[in-house]
Amino acid sequence: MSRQSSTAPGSGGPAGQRRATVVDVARHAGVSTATVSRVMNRNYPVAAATRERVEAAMRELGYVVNAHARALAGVSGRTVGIIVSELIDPFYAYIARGVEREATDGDRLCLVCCTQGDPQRELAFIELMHERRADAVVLVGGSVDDRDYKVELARRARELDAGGSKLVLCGRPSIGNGAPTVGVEYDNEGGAFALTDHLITQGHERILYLGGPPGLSTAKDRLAGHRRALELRGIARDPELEQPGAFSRAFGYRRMSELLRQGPGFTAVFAANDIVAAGAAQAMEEAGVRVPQDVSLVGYDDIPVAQELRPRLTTVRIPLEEMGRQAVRVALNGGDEDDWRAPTTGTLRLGTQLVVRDSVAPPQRR
Amino acid sequence: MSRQSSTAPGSGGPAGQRRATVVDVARHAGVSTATVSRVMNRNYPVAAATRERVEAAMRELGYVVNAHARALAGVSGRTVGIIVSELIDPFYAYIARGVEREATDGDRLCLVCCTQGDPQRELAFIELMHERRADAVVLVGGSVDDRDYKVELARRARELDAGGSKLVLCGRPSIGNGAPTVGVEYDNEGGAFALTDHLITQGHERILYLGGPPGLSTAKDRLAGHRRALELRGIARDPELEQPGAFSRAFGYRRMSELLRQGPGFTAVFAANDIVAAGAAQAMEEAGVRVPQDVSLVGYDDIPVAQELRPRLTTVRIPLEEMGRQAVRVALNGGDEDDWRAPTTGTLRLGTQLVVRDSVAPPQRR
DNA sequence: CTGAAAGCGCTAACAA
DNA sequence: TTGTTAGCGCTTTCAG
Repeated sequence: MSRQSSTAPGSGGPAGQRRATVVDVARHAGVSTATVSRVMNRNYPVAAATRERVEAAMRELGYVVNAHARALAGVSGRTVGIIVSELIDPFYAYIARGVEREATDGDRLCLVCCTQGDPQRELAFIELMHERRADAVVLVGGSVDDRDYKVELARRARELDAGGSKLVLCGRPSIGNGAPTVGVEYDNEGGAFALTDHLITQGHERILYLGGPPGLSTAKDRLAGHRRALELRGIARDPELEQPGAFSRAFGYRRMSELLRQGPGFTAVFAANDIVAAGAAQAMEEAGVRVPQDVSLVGYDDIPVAQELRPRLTTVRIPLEEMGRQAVRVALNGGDEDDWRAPTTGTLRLGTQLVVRDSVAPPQRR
Repeated sequence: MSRQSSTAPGSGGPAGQRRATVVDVARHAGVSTATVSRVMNRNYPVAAATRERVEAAMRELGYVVNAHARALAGVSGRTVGIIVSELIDPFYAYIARGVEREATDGDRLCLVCCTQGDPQRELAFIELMHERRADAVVLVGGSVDDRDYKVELARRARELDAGGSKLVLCGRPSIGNGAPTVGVEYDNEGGAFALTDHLITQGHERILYLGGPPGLSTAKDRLAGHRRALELRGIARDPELEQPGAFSRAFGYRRMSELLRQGPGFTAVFAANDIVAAGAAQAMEEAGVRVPQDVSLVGYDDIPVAQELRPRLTTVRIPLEEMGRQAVRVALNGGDEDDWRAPTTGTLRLGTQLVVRDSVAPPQRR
């Protein structure tokens, strides 16, 4: 033994042990480092006997290749980054799952960050992922429409692109300025339109729109779809019936409670997402307002809670997991190889689907 | 060709542009690479004027430091790995959130993988994270009690430890063999005991235990707690009343439906987790069995769905997020610095808490 | 306060 | 089939 005096490598001594390197393995097996590299990467012919000796050496030394060194030497880091606002929110979790699965299928690992809704953190995380040379960085969920923010974002997109990576906008509008991004969207406005149209078809005209941060693209599109449906049917818009707010259960509960207390001027509620709907449902329950007999209720997203609520919630399904998968596909095809004719800056658009359950009924006749 | 001739860096041309490096920045600013490094790391005095010139150069060149090179040069990669079975399962999602937040607070990024319950993938992911030199690898949730698997796991733990990283067992028993791991557990058995005891106190004696893969440590501990409570109260165990199975809503629904069809021989149900409880609740609803008047129901975990069910579910709360946070703390204190006297191989144990809601009532008198 | 130079561990020509 | 060697981009002594 030539290095380290005592304790065999891998013996679990105090932290900071020098790890075995290719050089150690090579020496131990009596070959060159190139050969070691070759047996690891199985991308070059190596005599069976040699291979075995090398593998034995690796095992004995507890050798684990250093991904940093490998990446530095020119091999892709095989990493994709994903940035969401909250991991425990099913909307994001399902998209994250899609990203993770697609990444794994492509033999990559996933770097995950939560912004908790803070655009500044988002920018910082993009930077961090770029430093790690992620093959793609997926930005998930609605975004704010801030001028400076978009400029910063565009800069990051350009830097990433210059290095051969891609910024992927998943479920949010593209930032103009010819920023080199790719995107995966879903028909958010259309889903909202379908929902309100469904309500109107059932006879509702006084529809409360509840929740959704007015600054968030996701919420804006939903409200837009709602309004368009109203308009198309010739129903006048009543500002009192538009109550934007957080995408949270607490908001749905609180605002709905207030509204109910001052006498409801509506026969149906369009909650900006299922979580808000859950809160609203509880408020109605406590106020003795029956769904759907007294008031109809719809949500958006079709996350699992929609099926637990009673009555089961009518809502709009988004192909969440599929969006996540496509996000990494579109990024990896567009940026790296050009085997496929891929629209390097294309935006994929997936459909949404109205899911009718039990929370809507015609308005009560008076 | 050695350089790439045209197109300024950051111009967003076709992928594969050569990125700016410290050398480029140094040249551009008329300083040495050492100086560039110094201004980046702000860990060494640099003249204000010089600093500004360097920063300007970095900005103009769209320079983004290469984390791989940095890591290779001896700086920590600032990464923690987390391996869960499913990201969309709230049990895991909350723990993951804790890990992510603690990592972020410590200025680290999170590598996330989903095993989908496959131990082989788990081992493979540990390896990949080790290759990336993660500061810690957190293994979340129950594990199977397989001999070979544990041997493999122990080996990984040793390799990781030899390199100064730590394998963290979060919510699962330690693997013996003196494997150098750290752990964070919760009082799983105790929570189950409390639940069953609560049921017994209400007068129940025929309690159905439903769900939980019999091979999974998590499930085993819960069943053990349940049995202990029964025993303590002198209630005979009836094998018919132990119905293990998947940790899934579908299982809870299906098995409960079957059991109800053949006439329930129980007055209460202990679902191995809240998800199973949700399925069971639906089965009872469809069979016209009222909760809690006809049959009482309890779950485990206290994930959000517990509050959406009607009646609200009595269950056991686990400090999920806190476990995640502690997981990275315990790993990072034990392995790296020895400022604190940290039990390098310690296992932290957190408490659980009975949460009484509306799904339990005394059994119906006959 | 700044520069020169020696690696960190691995891969990929290029030789043999 | 195998070995030699030149980097990849950054940090960090050690000298100015």
